[in-house]
Amino acid sequence: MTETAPRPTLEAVAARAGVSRATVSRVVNGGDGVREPLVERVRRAVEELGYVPNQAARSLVTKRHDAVAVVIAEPETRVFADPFFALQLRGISKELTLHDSQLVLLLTEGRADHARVGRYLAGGHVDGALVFSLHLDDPLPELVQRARMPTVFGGRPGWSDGTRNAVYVDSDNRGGAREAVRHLMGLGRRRVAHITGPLDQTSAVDRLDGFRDVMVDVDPRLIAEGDFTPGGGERAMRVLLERCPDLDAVFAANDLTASGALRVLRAQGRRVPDDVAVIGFDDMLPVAEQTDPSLTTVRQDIEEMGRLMARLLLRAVDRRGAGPDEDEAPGVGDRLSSVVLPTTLVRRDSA
Amino acid sequence: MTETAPRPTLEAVAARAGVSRATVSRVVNGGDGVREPLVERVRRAVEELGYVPNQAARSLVTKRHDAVAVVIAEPETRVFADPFFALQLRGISKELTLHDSQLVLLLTEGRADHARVGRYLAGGHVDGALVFSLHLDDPLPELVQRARMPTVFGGRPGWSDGTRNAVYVDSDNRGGAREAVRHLMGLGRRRVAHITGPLDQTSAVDRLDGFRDVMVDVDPRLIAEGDFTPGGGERAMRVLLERCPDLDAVFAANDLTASGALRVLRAQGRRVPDDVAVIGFDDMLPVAEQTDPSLTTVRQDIEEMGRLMARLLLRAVDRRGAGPDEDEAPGVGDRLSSVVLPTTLVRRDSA
DNA sequence: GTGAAAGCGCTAACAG
DNA sequence: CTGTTAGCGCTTTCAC
Repeated sequence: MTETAPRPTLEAVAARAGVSRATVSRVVNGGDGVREPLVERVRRAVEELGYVPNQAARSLVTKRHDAVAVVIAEPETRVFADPFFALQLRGISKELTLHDSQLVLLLTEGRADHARVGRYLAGGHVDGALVFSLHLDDPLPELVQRARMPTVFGGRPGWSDGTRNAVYVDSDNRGGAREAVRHLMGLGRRRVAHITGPLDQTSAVDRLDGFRDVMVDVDPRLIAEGDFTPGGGERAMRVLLERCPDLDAVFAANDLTASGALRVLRAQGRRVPDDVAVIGFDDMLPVAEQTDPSLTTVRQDIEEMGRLMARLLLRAVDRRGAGPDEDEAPGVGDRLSSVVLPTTLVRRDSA
Repeated sequence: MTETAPRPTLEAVAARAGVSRATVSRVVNGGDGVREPLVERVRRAVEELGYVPNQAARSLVTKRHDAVAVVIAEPETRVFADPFFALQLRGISKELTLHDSQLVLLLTEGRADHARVGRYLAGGHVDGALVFSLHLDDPLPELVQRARMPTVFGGRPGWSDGTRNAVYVDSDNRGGAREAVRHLMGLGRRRVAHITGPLDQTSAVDRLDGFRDVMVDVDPRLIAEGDFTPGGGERAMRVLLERCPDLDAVFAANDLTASGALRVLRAQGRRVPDDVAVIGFDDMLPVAEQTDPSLTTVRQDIEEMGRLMARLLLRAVDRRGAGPDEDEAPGVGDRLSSVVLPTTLVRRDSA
């Protein structure tokens, strides 16, 4: 704990260096167009006084904040402990750091917080927002859009209306799911079950769709709803085993779910992969590598998703600042639209 | 992605409502001392224009930001994925929300980021800082203190000098460790081993000290260094088993470490708790309850730690604003000093 | 090149 | 009660 102290202002530095505020400002912001000796004097004064620009004052005139908000809707309370977010945040954080932008984390625990978040975004603290809206009926996307600032979503948002042309970064959930199921088919499995994620999330729906793409006219009893947690995976696995004792493969909507399923399979004496092959989704190392047997899974580069989100957002922010400047070389990846990253199948022992 | 738009200002609202800016300001900030009909008019104008106060402008004059920074030193790259932080952050977030304060997360990946963080803190974006400084030689604490703002540390900081009278919130690591080891002794175990955490972190050192408090003159071969990860736990367990095949209990510095140790014990055919009793630290539910056998552990209320940190910080911030006001009832817990939370032993099956 | 001056949008005395 | 008036600390024309 340290006591407060009046910070030196531009004015003070100017006085000390014997120049005008304008000159100090120039030096502080790069120092072009100021003669060397003066630059030197100012630099020294800044140093001696320990001057640091007041960002509030600066933002007031520049309208830039060099900060972006990351909004995470967390009605389920478990979101934060999820390594998935941790990884995305790492990616985001790295990219923002690269561009000298700050990450402001906005956690919303429910409706009550929405107002606060709305106020914050509208309050002009940040240049843009990265939004993770998990649930189909989440009011957050609309809210953010109303704040009228550059926004990029993490994962395809549930089209709640105003977000139709939202920019988002997502994995190819559907394609990845297809690949997983095809792999199981290639192993000769025919009774392939699927434990879904919570079906109010697009990622879960997309994976289910991918499963169905391959398993046309699948026996509906081979599909059980999970919730992306190990516990949910256990429950669903028990249900499936009950309903379809003859199943010979399981595609779990994520690795956590798969780990739960594995536990139940083992407990019930089914050998994996001999009796039942299992595939997960995510390739969350601490999970996928530690299961017994190790988990074959669909890998998505989560950290890269985060990085990409940040990159897209910053581009949008810059563009906005620059106005409709058309002299940027329209190279590959220069268009500002959603990105869907490919997935890859990682073979380990479970399938 | 949404286009930018010029936000309405106080001025605009005032014009529309036919009052002065001051009146609008009053209404927006609570509306005391403004007659009802005017309040109504202003409210309507605010509504119609979708006015939201510009925080930069506000902060410029009030010197308040209603935001606090959470600084996490992350040289180890794994920190964020650690549920420990997730939980603390949840606690912090909840408490801040309660006080309408924003959480600004500052992740530092290494020296390179320190400058940026320093600038940010000094830049006057936030009212105070919550700092997690894990390593003994971390320059972060000093840096933050130099920013001269109210600060509360998460965990006892490694006394790097300027932080001697830092305010921090910590668990009673040493006491908890003592209780764990005493419990093992009570079970009749005499060859109790300890897998430490990384010894450049105070929490790890404190737990080791607690272990030593009880195991006076312990055989040094019964102590192996881990790193708070399952992998580290495995490695250390193998070493211990090699060095002291006769050990009959293990106190692991945290649950993750314990889970690794359990795996090795099982793999080497030792029954837990019959042959070797195991105790962890943290009581991280997803870990402690899922191990086989379930883990006896020292529980610390991590989320509460977070909440407490936030509460202490906000109190300091208010105090600063209020100046040395001495009319607050000096009730219990009103003093602004460090807090060490008690731990409790949670008995499950492993010891 | 450098300085003077005019705000950015808001709050906080101070009058009335 | 309400309006007027100063700034908060900084950037940015615009002259010199």
